[in-house]
Amino acid sequence: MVTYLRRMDDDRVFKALADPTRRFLLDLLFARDGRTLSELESAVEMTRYGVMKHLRVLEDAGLVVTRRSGREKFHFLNPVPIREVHDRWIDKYTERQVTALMNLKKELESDHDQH
Amino acid sequence: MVTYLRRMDDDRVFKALADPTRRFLLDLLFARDGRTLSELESAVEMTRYGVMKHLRVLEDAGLVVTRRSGREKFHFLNPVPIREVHDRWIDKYTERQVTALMNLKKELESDHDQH
DNA sequence: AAGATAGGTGACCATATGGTCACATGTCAA
DNA sequence: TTGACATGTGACCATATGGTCACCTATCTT
Repeated sequence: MVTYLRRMDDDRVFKALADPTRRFLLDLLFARDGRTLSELESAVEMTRYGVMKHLRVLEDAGLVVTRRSGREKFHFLNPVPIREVHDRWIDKYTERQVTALMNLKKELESDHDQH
Repeated sequence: MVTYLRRMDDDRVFKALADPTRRFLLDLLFARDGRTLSELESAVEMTRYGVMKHLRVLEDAGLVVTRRSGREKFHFLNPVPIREVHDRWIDKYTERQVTALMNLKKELESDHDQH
């Protein structure tokens, strides 16, 4: 349907990052890796089930990887997807920042048309 | 409620980037600035109203700025919010040991390449 | 003035999303 | 082996989101 959606992985990563709770969970794991679900649950005002769903989304996006040991499941941060999205999507917007901004200011200030 | 949501602007930017159509619109504006709604509409398989809603979201997030001239409205890309999100959020995840991690990932995924 | 063009608004609908609960499985510790 | 602990599943609900439509205003052209 949407032919311009070429990278489903990108979409999963962007959608995973769209929720503030999930970004906060990533922040927690960034501060310290290898936390269990229970530990993460205690850091958020939300039931265990909500946290589970969020962790599932993060895991599907590849942003979090897990390791099971006994009855516990440890969660680790995986920055690779963010890095990849950054490299092939965000970089191009930030690299020409200065030039684009200067052009934009010129556009807004003068009534010069671009055509 | 969510005390860890300190930056509403971040949230708006992330949510704006979460939709593939909106990312495509940004790509269009990245390729060439100053397009009208009608021009953007013709590039997407969607009615004008859907495009309007998406542009509104992008504008609220600060990712797109507009200039009205007569009956036309021109849309310009503003990379500053992406730059800010990148600087204060993505950088910390990517700068750490990403290179080593990516190498490790490649080693794990294709150990036949190694020895 | 009349018609075409560009854009805007509010209602509306289907689906996606965030979150909870009852219940269930597997694991550790005494 | 009993009970507490850690995690998992499916149903369920309220709201957010993506998208369309009828209708509307403003501007340009002839």
